[in-house]
Amino acid sequence: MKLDDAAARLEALGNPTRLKIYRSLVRAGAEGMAVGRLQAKLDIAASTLSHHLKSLVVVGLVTQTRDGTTLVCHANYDLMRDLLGYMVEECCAEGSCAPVVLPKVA
Amino acid sequence: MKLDDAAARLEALGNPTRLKIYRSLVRAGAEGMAVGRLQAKLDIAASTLSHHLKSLVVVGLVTQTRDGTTLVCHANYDLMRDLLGYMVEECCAEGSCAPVVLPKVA
DNA sequence: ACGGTATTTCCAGAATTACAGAAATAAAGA
DNA sequence: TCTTTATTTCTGTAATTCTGGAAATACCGT
Repeated sequence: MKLDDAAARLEALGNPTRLKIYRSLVRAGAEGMAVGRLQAKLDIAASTLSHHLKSLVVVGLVTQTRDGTTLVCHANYDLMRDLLGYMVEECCAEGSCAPVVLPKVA
Repeated sequence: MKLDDAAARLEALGNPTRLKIYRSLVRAGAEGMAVGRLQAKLDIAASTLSHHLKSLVVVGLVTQTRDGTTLVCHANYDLMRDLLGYMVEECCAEGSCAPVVLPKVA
């Protein structure tokens, strides 16, 4: 992962509302969560939610699948793992801190 | 770590210039790096660097120690570890992804 | 105290972001 | 096709961020 991509993803997560959105999606697991449910759960304007979701989708942290009229959002675990891996690599680039083990995807 | 704190820290890292600054400091290891050397290395205006550094210091990711007229900056490894730990916890809150091992500080 | 180096603060302009109401679009069912 | 539900796009406003030049401050050596 390139530095600029990592920065863009960190920035996307670096907003309380978006971090809450992302957290909700992570906790929703593989089945994901519909935009409408997210809106009800987080109690923010639909347009605001849509913008934030777009930010997360653009950087790849969230994917969406349509199920009829509802759009289901999913956290992209693999990309999150990559991002954490990047941070760890940066952090440990010169043995400056203890090694961190990120598991392979099962 | 609270969600708002995590978001603030992610936001601080979520800018290419600041991520470069942070990476440089991480790679500088325990001895850190002076503001002036950072400026020469990254080739940005002193005032701009100072602003970005302040953002990193405010959220705790960077600490500074004075050595005469020069200010030496250090990456706060412990806090970074905590931040990564927070992300991992969020990510794995409901067993939604494989466990990630973050080492204890030696 | 003075001079020099290191760094920050002040200031301002350009660009971006956050937010939400209103209108537009997408999809499904009657 | 018409209606309803779900979601996005459009639009505008207020606030924030990024940037760097100029001036101010901090510290050291003499």
